[in-house]
Amino acid sequence: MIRVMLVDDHPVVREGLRSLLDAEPDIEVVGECGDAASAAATAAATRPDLVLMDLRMPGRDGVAATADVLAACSTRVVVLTTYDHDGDVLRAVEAGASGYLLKDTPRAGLVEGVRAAARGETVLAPAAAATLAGAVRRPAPPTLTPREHDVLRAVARGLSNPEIARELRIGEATVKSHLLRVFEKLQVSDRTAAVTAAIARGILPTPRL
Amino acid sequence: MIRVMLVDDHPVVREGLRSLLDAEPDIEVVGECGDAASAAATAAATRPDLVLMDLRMPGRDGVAATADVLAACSTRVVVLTTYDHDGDVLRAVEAGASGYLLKDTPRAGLVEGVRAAARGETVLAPAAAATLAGAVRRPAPPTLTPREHDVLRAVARGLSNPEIARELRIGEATVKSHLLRVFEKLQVSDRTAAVTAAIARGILPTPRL
DNA sequence: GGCCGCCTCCACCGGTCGGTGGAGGCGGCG
DNA sequence: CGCCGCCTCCACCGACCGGTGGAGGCGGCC
Repeated sequence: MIRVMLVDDHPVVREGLRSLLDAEPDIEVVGECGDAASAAATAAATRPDLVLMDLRMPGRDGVAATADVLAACSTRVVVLTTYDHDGDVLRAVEAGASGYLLKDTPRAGLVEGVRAAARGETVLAPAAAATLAGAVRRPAPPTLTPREHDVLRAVARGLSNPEIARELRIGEATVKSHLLRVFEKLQVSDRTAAVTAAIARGILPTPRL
Repeated sequence: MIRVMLVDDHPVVREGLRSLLDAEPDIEVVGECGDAASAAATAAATRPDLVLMDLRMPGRDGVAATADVLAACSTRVVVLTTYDHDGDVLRAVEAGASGYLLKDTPRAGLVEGVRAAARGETVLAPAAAATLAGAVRRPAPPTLTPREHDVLRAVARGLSNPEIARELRIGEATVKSHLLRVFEKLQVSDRTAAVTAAIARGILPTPRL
C-alpha cells in the first residue's frame, strides 16, 4: 500500500486527487494539508511514503515546503503543479523533489507517476524533463547578488538610473555597474529585456496591478 | 435539479468538481469538456443550466469560450479559476460571465455559489468584487490599438526604436508616436514601466523562458 | 459631407542609456 | 597572507530615448 499525502491550497484539487487515488487498490491517501507552512508537521504526523505538493500556494513557497518536508521525515516529494514555469522545475528539483508532474496529466498518468515515484524512480513531465536537460547543458544559472536584485527591481518599476541612485543612496555610476553585470548575467543588452528575462526566469515576480 | 457542465483542461480539477457537486442532492454534473474549443458544442449538446469555466487553458481562451457558450445556448457561465488576475475578471465579465470564483474557495462556498448563480444571482469572489468596483471607479480600461500592441510587444523583447521601425517597416518617428500613446494609456513614462504595466494588466502575456 | 480614430511621418532638443576602462575598499576563505 | 567576489565610484563617449508640436491620408460612422 502506497501512503500518500496531499498538499494543495485548493480544496477542489485535493478532492479530485483523493477520489482519483483512493480508487486505486494499492494507494491510500493518509493526509492532506491546505498550506505550505504546516506541510512538514502534517508529514511528520502521518509519515506518508509520498507527498504530492502544489508549488503555487499563498506565500508561494512550495519549494521551501518541499525542503521542510524532506528535512522533517523520510519520504518522497512529487511536485504537482499547473504550469511548467522553467524556473520552478529547477528550484523544485534542487530542493529535493523526486518528480514534477503537471495538473493536466491524464488520470492514468498521474496514478502511474505516483507508483513510479513510490518505487524510487524520478518521474518528470516531458516539458519538465526538457527543461532539466537544458539546464545541465547550460551550467550558468544566473544568480544575481542582492544589490543587483535591488537595482533590477527598481528598473522594473520604471525608475531611471539617477532615480535608482537616489533611492538606493549610491552613485549613478554604481547603478550602471550593477546593471551592466545584470545584462551580462541575463544575456541581454538593455533594461527592458532584462526585466522580461528576469520575470521569465522567476528572478522577478510577475507584476501585479 | 441544477444541471452543471464543467470546462477545465485538468482532469484532476474536473474530477474534484464532479465528486464535490454530485454529492449534492440538487446538483447534477451533466457534461464535461477538456478544452475551450469544444466547450460551445458540448454545451449545445448537454444544455446545462450552468457552465463552470476555467480561464487558463491551452490556447488560453477561456474568455472567448465563455462568449461562444453564451452564443451557442441559453445558460449561465461562472468562471472558476486559480488566480485573480485583475485583467481576467474584467474580460470575463465583459464576455458575459455571471460569476467569478477562485479555486481556493472552500467546498461549501463553491456549492453555494453554484446554487446562487443558478438562481440568477451574480456571484463574485471578494477579490473579484473589489476589482470590478475599482474598474467602475476608473472608467478608462486601457485598450491598445493593434499597432500599439505590435510596438509594445517588440519593446518587451528588448528591441530599440530603430530596430522596431525596421521590423514593422515603418519610420522611427512612427514607433515613437505609438509608444508615446502607449505611455499615456498605461499612465507610465518609460518603456520598461510600460512593459511591466502591460503584463500586470494582462495586455502582454507573462514572459516565458 | 463632416467628424473621428488610427496610422503614418518630420525636425529638433536635452536627458538618459549602454559601454569602456579603469580604481579602491571590505569581507570571507583557504 | 593572498585571492576573490561584491560593492562602490569616476570620466567620457556616441547612440538612443522621451517629448514637443506639428502634418496628411484613410477608413468608418452618423
